[in-house]
Amino acid sequence: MTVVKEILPDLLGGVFARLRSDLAHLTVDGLRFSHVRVLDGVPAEGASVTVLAAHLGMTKQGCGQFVAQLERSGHVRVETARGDRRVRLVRLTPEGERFLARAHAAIAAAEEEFAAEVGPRRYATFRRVLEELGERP
Amino acid sequence: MTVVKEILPDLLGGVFARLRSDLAHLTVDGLRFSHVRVLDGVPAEGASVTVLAAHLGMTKQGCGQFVAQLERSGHVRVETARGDRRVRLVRLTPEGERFLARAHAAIAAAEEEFAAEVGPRRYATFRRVLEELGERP
DNA sequence: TATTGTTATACTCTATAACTATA
DNA sequence: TATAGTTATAGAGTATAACAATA
Repeated sequence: MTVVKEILPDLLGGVFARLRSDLAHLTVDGLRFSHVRVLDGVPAEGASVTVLAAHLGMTKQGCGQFVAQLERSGHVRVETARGDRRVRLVRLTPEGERFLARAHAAIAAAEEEFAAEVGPRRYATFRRVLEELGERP
Repeated sequence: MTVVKEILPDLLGGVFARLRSDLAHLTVDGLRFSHVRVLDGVPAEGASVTVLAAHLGMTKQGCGQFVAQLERSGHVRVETARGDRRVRLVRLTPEGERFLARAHAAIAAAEEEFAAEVGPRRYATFRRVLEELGERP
């Protein structure tokens, strides 16, 4: 399996796949890689599904699906907002915070490995360019 | 829509999304972004579905699906190999080569824009790091 | 028996449309 | 009426399993 990789989309995909496999070990409790992103978007004060969805750049339908899964797995607590009974306020549970902390640590560890591999200076440039290219659109 | 992006997977996803939208205009004839990768993996001498799949890092079932679509759209020509009638040899048609050339040009244009945005030196480092990180796993 | 490529099936992720219940 | 969140549905992409044809 020689896998094509000269082309930019494949290069990005390659690093993403590597990161994904580096983080595979924390995919427990029915939580997958994609749940980290949603959990990471939940602010301490809580947020409605609609606001959370907009913040994450996904539809409220999709977001609601993740929230339902995360509620079932106990990583998020959902309650009806006082004042507006349509709104369901989403907050992290202690379990959710622990999971998120583990995820952040795993990502940080992967990034340290990356930095060691290509050199800290070059990795810093890499990461800054990544940020800058993402800001534009 | 404020979109979270501090975290590495999101940064990679952000650039990927940007590239995807930059390349959206060449998604014609029923061909999508993902087909470029498959077309790009087809060597001039042709390749069997199984070999192509391994080369691309996908299953032969998934690869066969793309090949069927690309054959229907006229971007790939498939013929039974002489000598082994199990093997279906996949080759680019002139139309496939034209499409691929357009895709490569579009990617190159996007990369030039990226380089202009963050500086050619920094972009070169970015790209090299991307390659090096992808080589390892 | 082994291999090529197929069909059948399922799961993740994303998206749109239509609905409900509140406001 | 408008908004929050739901259910229903579909399509892209990927994976495994079982199969037919050929070797």
